[in-house]
Amino acid sequence: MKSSDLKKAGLKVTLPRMKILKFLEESTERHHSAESIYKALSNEGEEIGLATVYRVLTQFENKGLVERHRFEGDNQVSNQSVFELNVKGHHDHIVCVSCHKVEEFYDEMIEARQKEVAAARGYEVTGHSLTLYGICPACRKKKSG
Amino acid sequence: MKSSDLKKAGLKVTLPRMKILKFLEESTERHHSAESIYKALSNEGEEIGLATVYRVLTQFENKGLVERHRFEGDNQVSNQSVFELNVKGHHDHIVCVSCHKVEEFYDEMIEARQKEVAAARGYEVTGHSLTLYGICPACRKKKSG
DNA sequence: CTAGTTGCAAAAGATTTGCAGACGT
DNA sequence: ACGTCTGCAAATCTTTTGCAACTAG
Repeated sequence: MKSSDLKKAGLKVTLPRMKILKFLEESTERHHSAESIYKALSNEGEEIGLATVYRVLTQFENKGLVERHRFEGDNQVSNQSVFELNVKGHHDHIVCVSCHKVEEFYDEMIEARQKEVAAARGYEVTGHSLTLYGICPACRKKKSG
Repeated sequence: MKSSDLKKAGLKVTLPRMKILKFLEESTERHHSAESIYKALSNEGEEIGLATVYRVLTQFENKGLVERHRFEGDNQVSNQSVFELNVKGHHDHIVCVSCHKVEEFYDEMIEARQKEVAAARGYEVTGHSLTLYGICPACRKKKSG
């Protein structure tokens, strides 16, 4: 992602915005809460306020640069939103309820079927969110082992 | 729903719990926020605190009597959880981004495909949440009319 | 220059919790 | 009577906002 992307989105190219974008791109994890981004940047010595992180992420979301998700825990609701860079096309998520790892997937059949379901009820679809919750292979091994 | 259901769930049959259950059953709308339940009961002259409504709903959720959902608005995240009585079997939701009406649906093909997707990645599924967002027939008419 | 941005602190909104009194069994 | 539950107020957590200072173009 380059500074031109920010300009294109109608946002000034500022240090905090660049740092946040850079972090989202270079992190191995694709999903981060505002707070985890804030802390990570703080640890790198960046002086970026938490409020700015929220503001920037919200702006990015509105410009379509990032997506916001509200995942749930096992039965417990996690209160923090998580954000991911919107580089790939649309996809859904599988969240491990044990280690909270997030995987992505895309399934043409499910996508198509969703459209049919909505159309059958006369809805004009604007979006959808599908999240599977389960125990990932690694955690299953841990439990049984 | 009868008081025996509360007992069965290991909860004392108290006035607030009964009132809240009764409200959820008798309302034409199936989805309510804690606050809307609180206000509705207040209007009926019930002296039930908001904290109690939250506590009771959380207990009900843990006992499987109700389900909690976190829907999003158009692009905006709605901060309030909504609760619904868990009488029917599993189902997913279509939310109108314009009038916020909630419809339910169940699609065997989507359900099956989700299991396959998870299985293919070695996950043991514990749950899932699928919500479609769109504009309902009534709102579409309003816009075009 | 000047409109858009930032940091801080304070505010706001949703939900939870401590505690003393009230209630169900 | 006893343990559970409730109401209130205060606390907590996440996110937003006001405002004065700063900065990119």
